[in-house]
Amino acid sequence: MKYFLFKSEPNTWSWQNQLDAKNQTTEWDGVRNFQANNVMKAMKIGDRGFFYHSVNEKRIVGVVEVTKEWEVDPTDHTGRSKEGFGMVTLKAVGPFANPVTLDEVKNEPKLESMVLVNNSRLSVQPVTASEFRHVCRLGGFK
DNA sequence: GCCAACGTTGGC
DNA sequence: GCCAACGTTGGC
Repeated sequence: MKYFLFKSEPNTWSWQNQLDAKNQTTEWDGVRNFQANNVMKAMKIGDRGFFYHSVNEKRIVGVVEVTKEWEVDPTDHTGRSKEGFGMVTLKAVGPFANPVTLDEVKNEPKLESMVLVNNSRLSVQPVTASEFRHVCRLGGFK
């Protein structure tokens, strides 16, 4: 199983929106970045990821699971990508008891190589298994 | 709210 | 195919 991190601006699409969605499931569309698109292509059903609130909050608030693998995003009309940018489908798994802030991640030596620290602009990121376990422990997620 | 950094685009 | 310019994002 592989692990990821999904960034979202809470005033555009928040963790609460995810919980309120039908079956707590949504299509992660709107990605218009080649790197992020490639990260999503690597996802398999059952893979898990963090849900990260960017901008004001800058903290990891919960865990989601991939329930449908990469497919062409019907909302993409940019024509920039030959096959089209894509999306995956995500379902909420559960919230962090203690959301983990960006500062906590930066201050934790074990997490210093996280993409969140080194390539913070990427909106969909890979996370290693050890990073995933460690952040879950910090967040009080079982 | 400004500015630096990055990804992307378009001109040559 | 390089590189300058642009738009967007994130840090402070």
